[in-house]
Amino acid sequence: MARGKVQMKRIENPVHRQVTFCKRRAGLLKKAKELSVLCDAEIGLFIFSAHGKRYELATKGTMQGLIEKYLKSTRGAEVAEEAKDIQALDPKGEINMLKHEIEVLQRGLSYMYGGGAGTMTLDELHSLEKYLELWMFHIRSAKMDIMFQEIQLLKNKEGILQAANKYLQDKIEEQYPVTNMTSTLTDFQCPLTVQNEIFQF
Amino acid sequence: MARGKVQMKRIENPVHRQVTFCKRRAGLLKKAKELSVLCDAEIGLFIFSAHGKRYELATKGTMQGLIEKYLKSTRGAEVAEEAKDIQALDPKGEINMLKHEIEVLQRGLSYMYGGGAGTMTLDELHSLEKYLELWMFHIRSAKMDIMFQEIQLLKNKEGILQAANKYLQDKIEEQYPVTNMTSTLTDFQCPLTVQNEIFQF
DNA sequence: ATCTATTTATAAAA
DNA sequence: TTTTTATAAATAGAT
Repeated sequence: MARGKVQMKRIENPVHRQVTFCKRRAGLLKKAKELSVLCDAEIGLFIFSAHGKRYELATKGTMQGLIEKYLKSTRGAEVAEEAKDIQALDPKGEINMLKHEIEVLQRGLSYMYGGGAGTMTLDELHSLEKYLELWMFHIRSAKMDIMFQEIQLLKNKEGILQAANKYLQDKIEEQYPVTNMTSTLTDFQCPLTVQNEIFQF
Repeated sequence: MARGKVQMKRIENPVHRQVTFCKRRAGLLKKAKELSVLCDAEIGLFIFSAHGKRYELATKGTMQGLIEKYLKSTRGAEVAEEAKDIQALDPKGEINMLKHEIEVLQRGLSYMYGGGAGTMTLDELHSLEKYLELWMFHIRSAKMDIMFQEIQLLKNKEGILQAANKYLQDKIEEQYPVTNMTSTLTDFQCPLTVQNEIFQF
């Protein structure tokens, strides 16, 4: 913007890039703050540098809260789109029903915290149950992913250790060829079976 | 920025405010895009107008994905803070543990909204799963209670209606004793069986 | 980080 | 909203 137009492509010179990142990052955060103040808007902004460092701005409350607001607003949009199809047949009411679903979830949380106040209708309980099932499915998938990763890691370690042991044993046998080592180190067969690990949870 | 300095406070004139919002919003989004391209950064930006309308930019993938990345990057800091609290205020160990439980649940809710961000540890997922199981148990108990009540109600109604039918049939037979009514009303046997109703949920 | 020459962004008006 | 235009801000390149 000064002493030369800017080309809209990645700056290849890493020094220039870093300097520009610094300056423009500051500028962007400033502009965001200004917009929020001048126009009474809520803004969430986060920037990850190429090397993964995080910079952020949340103009109201916490970023966490803004993210929740964002996610809710997204969900609302989805719901509105879905409702469009239905609108042709039923001009009103479907949107409210879907909004209601969200409310059910929120009330359900109170329900759980409160240990079960008897304040929900059968339909509400039914929706909640479906959400819980879906949720649990996600949770369990995530758990499985993590566990499989750990298992892979352990298997790799096992392989490396066994190779090392084999190597050491060979070396020992070279040095003391007469010694009778009836029990070798590599005989410690403790395979890291998947079964025993995976189902303790 | 032109024809007058800008005062860093909310623009009171609503027309001016709206115009400024439009322009600066566009400018901010442009600047964000530029920063991401020039400096190879990932940027998530969302803006809510005073009236709740949402505008957003996600420079890489989806906002969803960026939010996940954000939450993940936050995790480390939170954990460190938690550890600090626990270290400093060890006497209040119980409270911290309970707080932690609540936090797990809250994070889990974000998790559900987000459709499953890969941001929780195995232990956290495990706790969450246990909570969900307990919660679902409560939900199902409540559902069962309600359903049994409804069944009782329906059975009572059935009894009443059958009695009424019997009464009416008797009356008809009194009036037209000669008429041969081979098929009587009370023969419509449609018992409100429990099985068929209870498992449609 | 600080300093300019320029480019951009934008406030006010239409 | 969008365009125009005068001016304030931002910033690229150099130090």
